[in-house]
Parts: sequence; structure tokens; C-alpha cells
Amino acid sequence: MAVNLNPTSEPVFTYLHEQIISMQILPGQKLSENSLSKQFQVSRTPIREVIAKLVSLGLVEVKVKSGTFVSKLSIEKITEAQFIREAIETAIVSKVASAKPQKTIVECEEIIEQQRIAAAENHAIKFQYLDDKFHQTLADFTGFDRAASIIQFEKAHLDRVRNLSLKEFGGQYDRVLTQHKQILNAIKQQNPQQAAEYMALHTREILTVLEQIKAKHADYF
Amino acid sequence: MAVNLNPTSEPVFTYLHEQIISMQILPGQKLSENSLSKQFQVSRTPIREVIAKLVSLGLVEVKVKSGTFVSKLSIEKITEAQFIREAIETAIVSKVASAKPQKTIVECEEIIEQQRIAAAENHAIKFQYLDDKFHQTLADFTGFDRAASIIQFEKAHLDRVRNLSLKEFGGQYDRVLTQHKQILNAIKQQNPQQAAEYMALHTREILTVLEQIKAKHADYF
DNA sequence: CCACCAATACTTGTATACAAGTTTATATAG
DNA sequence: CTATATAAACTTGTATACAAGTATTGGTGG
Repeated sequence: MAVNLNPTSEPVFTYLHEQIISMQILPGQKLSENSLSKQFQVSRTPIREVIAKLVSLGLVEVKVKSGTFVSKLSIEKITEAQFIREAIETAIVSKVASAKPQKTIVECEEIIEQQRIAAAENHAIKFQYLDDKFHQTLADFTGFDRAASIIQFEKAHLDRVRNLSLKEFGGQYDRVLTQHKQILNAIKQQNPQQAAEYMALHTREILTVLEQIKAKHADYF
Repeated sequence: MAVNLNPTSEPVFTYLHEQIISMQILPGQKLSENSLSKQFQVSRTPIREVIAKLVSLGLVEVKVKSGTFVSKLSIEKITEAQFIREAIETAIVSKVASAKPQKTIVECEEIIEQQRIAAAENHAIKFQYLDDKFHQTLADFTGFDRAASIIQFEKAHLDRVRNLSLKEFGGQYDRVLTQHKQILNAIKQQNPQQAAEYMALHTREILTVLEQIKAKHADYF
């Protein structure tokens, strides 16, 4: 993931970002610059770079001279992340469907097949990784790195919900697989509008569980 | 503009960002942390925060242990910025058109009227400010600050071209005004699809001058 | 036992010192 | 005069020191 950080900061960012979106580090938890500094054996300078980046992504909040905290989940922020993701993902898939590139189609077919296997094995982590890869493959066709980057960063907010949802409602393998197939079919039919419509529905899935997740995990909000 | 920077860094960022998009600081120009430090009478620490932010926006590039430079214009980066902007702006205007909110409509009408006056006075700066305000007013309706922020930051790449275009081809007042009116009319008719279509055409205007600008100012690319 | 106050530890913000690499300038050899 | 090599100046990356404000904890008075 393109983050434009220095070598010392980059692994720290990658680790913290992953820990936050996987809910290993919980919303509201305190992050001390000094502790992180000791933990990663680097000075506060690169740590602060990482914190600044996470702040700009809305994943942590700094209360001045008091502490740094992992952001709580917020319906508003999640809704907005979904909105941004939908906007860019639909634009990307429209572009793909208009061009109908064989290479991308083949790659997507392979990913869907792997997803079918991962679903059969009930391998949720693998399935989610492949879901990301499906979207990344579409983005790669456009060559728009920054667009892909924005999606990845916004998706962080959605992934925290998705990981809670996974424990609650399971992997939803069939729904996701069906949606991916619908998207791919629309691409094959060179129908940008329908591809965009299916992509929109796909990205809106997260919203259907949002209220229930909030009810179950009020302390994370 | 929401930048999540500390009080010491924020004015430095605002100044540099404005200078870069207005082409007061030219593509390729060197930015020394020490010089900026002296210029703004702050230490290198906040300066480096600002640089990091500008790097993440793609407006400056750091060559390690060699120097920091204002990014050159690039067709690829500008095309991508337009793509991202179009995706989010069309999504926003769709939402507005679906809701047809009276307050937003009135505000847009006022802005268009002010633009008519600015055009009559050939007041390009004012006209551009009002153009931004038109789009910001639509974004405000959604309440999605981050979406608005992404648009603003991506637009920086487009504004550098726009400012070159202004000198070359003038303010294009009539075209822009007509497009704004078309967008607003579609909103009034509660026609999201048409509103999005007009918005798409509006944001694509920049692409029509891109090649000519590159031809005239090859050294900036 | 509770309330309040003071001191201490902890937090982030900023400035500075040092490290390591690049570029430029200067002097010297041919 | 040119080319080359050496040294000096300059660049960013990282670590540390200091400043200023917050939170916590312990003790004291009631």
C-alpha cells in the first residue's frame, strides 16, 4: 500500500494500520508515542509520522498533551467511507466494462474461482483477501494508483465493521460470490451501467449490518 | 480546509499549498527545509510535517538526502485527479438532486448570480472562488467532510492547469456558467442521472485544454 | 471514610543535535 | 584550458532534549 513514508516509519504504519482494521487494537484504546517508540525500537520522530498519517486517515485521534487514541467507530464516518468507496469503485468498474479487457476478466475469473474454494473451506481470512484482490484487479486496469489508495484507506473504516460482522453473521460467502459474478458478467457484456449498479449494491452490503453491529458493540461506537 | 495539522504547521501548509496551486511556486522548484524553517521562523519539525502532507497529496517529491521539489505536472496525475473528482462530485450531485433541498438550491442560485456579475466584471479570481463555492455548497449538503476534502486536494492538480489555462484561454465564463445552470436545473427537476451527467461534463472541461497546455509549457511537465 | 489539594508522572508540541549521503565548488595536475 | 579529485557545504533522516499542559496518585485535613 502506497503510504509515502520513510523506511523506519513504514513497517510501524503497516503494523498499526493492520492491527486497527483487524480490531486487534480496539476503538478507544490509548496509543502512547513513548511506548510505541520503545516497542519498535525507534525514536519518537518516525512514530509521530505514523501517528500523523493515521490521524489523516481518521483512524486515530490526538488529544493535545493528553493522549493519542484509536478512533471509535462512527455511523457517520462509516457511511461516508462507503459513499466514497462506492463513488470511486463504480467509476472504476464502468471504465473496465467499457474497455472489456481480456486480461482483467481472466484474472477476475481466477479470483472468483479461488473464492469459491475458500468459501467451501470456510476460510474467511483468505476469502476476504481475495475480495480485496478482486477490487484491486479492477483498479489496476485503470492504472490509477491514487484512486486505489483512497479506496484502500477508506475501506479501513468499513473493514473494522466487516471484521465484527464476520464474528456475528459469518462470511456471507454466497452473497459476495454472487455479487462478484454479477459484476464480472456485466463487464463481459460490456455494460458499464449495469456493472456500476452491481458494484454499488455490492459496496452497500456493509450498511445492512451496521445498525445491528452498533447495537451489539455499543462500546466501540 | 481540514488538514489535521498542528497550529505551527497549519499556516505554513496553507501558504505553500496556495502558492503551489497558484503556480507562484513553479513545478520543479526546490524547497529547502532549512530555508523554509528560517522563512517561517519555526523549527524543521513542523516544516517536515507540512512537507510530508504535501508529499501525500502528490504536490511535492522528496529525493532522499538530496532535496525536496515541487512536483512537475503530469498528464497521468491530472487525468487521475479528474477521474477521482468526477467520481465523487457526480455521486454528490446525484444525492443532492435526489433530495432537491431548497436551501442548497437557493444558495447555488445566489452563487450563479454572483458568478454572472464576476464574469461581467471579468474578475477571474472571484469567478474561480465562486466556482469552488458552488461545488462546496453541493458537498455541504451531504455533510461528508472527508469527501469534500478529497475533492479539494485532488483539485489542486487540476487548479495548476486551470491557472495556466486562464492566462492562455481566459476565464471561459460562459461555458462554466452554462454548465452550472444545467447542473442546477437538473437538481431542480429532481433528476439525479442528468445532474450527474452535466457534472461529469463540467469536470471534464479541464481535459480539453490539457494537451495544449502541455505543448505551451513543456518545461512544467 | 470522603473530599480536596499538591506533587509527580505522563502526554504531546517544538527545537536542536547528530548521522549519513548528495551536490557543488575549488584547487591541482595534466 | 580542461579534467579530475578532494573538500566543503548542503540535503534529508533520526534521535534526543526541552517546553508546556494533562492526568493520576498519594497524602492530608475534616
